[in-house]
Amino acid sequence: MHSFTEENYLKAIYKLQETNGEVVATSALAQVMEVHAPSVTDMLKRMAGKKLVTYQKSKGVKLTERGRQVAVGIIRNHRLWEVFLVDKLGYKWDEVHDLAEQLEHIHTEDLTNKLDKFLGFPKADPHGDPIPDANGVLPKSKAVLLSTLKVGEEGTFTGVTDHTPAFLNYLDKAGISLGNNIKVKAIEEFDQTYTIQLNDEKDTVISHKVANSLLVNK
Amino acid sequence: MHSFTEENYLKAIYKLQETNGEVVATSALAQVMEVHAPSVTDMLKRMAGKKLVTYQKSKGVKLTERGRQVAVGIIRNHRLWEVFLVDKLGYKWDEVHDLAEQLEHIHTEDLTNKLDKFLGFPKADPHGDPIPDANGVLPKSKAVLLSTLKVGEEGTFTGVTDHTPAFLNYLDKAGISLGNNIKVKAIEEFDQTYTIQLNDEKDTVISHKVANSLLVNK
DNA sequence: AAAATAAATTAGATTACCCTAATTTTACTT
DNA sequence: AAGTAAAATTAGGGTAATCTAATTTATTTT
Repeated sequence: MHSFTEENYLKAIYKLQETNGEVVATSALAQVMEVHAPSVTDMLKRMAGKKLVTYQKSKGVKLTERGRQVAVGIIRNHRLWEVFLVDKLGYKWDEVHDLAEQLEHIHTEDLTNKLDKFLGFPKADPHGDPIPDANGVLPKSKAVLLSTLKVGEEGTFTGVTDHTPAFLNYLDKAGISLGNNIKVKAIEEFDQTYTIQLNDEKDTVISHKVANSLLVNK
Repeated sequence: MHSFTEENYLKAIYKLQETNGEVVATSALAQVMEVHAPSVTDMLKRMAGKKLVTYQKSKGVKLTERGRQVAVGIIRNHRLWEVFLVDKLGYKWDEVHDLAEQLEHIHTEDLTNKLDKFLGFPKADPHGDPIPDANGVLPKSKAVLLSTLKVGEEGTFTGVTDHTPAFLNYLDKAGISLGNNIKVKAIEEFDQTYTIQLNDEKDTVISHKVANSLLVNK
């Protein structure tokens, strides 16, 4: 139906809209898509022709409702495939992104729903990112960054904002896993290093950079 | 690594070599690929440049060893995904071809092997077609067409030569499934209609066309 | 508000894959 | 062996997605 490229643009626009506001700039898209600006302008014209986005010369893009539907469908598919790769095939959470990036483009409504059922209707992917339901509804998360907690507060580790293998690997090594209870024991004033307690057991020291990439539910 | 298109050409050439002999004609490929002859000539030149095929102007194509490896790898992947779709997701055997046709192009050695393991190292896909092993070795089948059996002979139904949904559906309706024992009770001389017995139970009458599309192991 | 900087667009090419029409090569008949 | 039919190739184009270089539009600074 849509080309892989189109679908990747839709996904990129969707994500940029989520994080940076309603209107997405050509340059932002170019960076995310790893292409040069004129390629983006070109593509946006084609996609506007297909009513996937509304595009005004030099004014940025927005997804149309149809564009949003497609984007969310792909994100749903991506996250379901990630669950498959980890839960069924035994991949580690830092290895699945690139494969899911390809599998996400193989989607008929039927396949996605059958996969969803097979996986037991998971609510989140292996990184804790929520999986949109069959109607394209993405549950609003009330998770906050660990770095916003004060000493003495605690929460359940439910997601990451940094998805790089390097970071995920670090968490593995540090023994920090999704579902862990994290309690802030101390915050070093000088450099905002956090001392946290995992599952009421051992204390661990993490940098501010790390605390700023962990999502917790209070 | 290789484009979907290239992979589809490789697969088509491989299959044509299997059934029609070592050298494949441009026109045959054009028909299978559903493109016009000049497109094939064009593509073959590019593929020859990449050492996937050996191509001599107006003399047809052959796969190189590398080309054969890639082709068999894709067939392996295709058939494994078909098993996944039927065994795990609950698709019927007449529904999986087109989806597998897309999934087959998502293949890293690692993914394919993990999938293989997850599925329990199946020997054949849902239509009975053998699955090449990780080294690209395809077990030689000794199955024969049911239409070559004489009255009184029998065998196990292990595969089809017609993979169309229409035919597969017909078999479902007629209650003929892979693994069934089929015994030839009678062959009508006039039109070669076969009367067969399934699993030593009920007798069924099938046309010569059908008998000619069923593979059995004597 | 004018000048300077940054962002976006147009212009003109390139590559992979496909097309139609015209031509050449191969194969088949007589 | 010549003539015809069939198969394959060349020639010339088209579209999607990309690029670089040049130009225009928008934003920021003075």
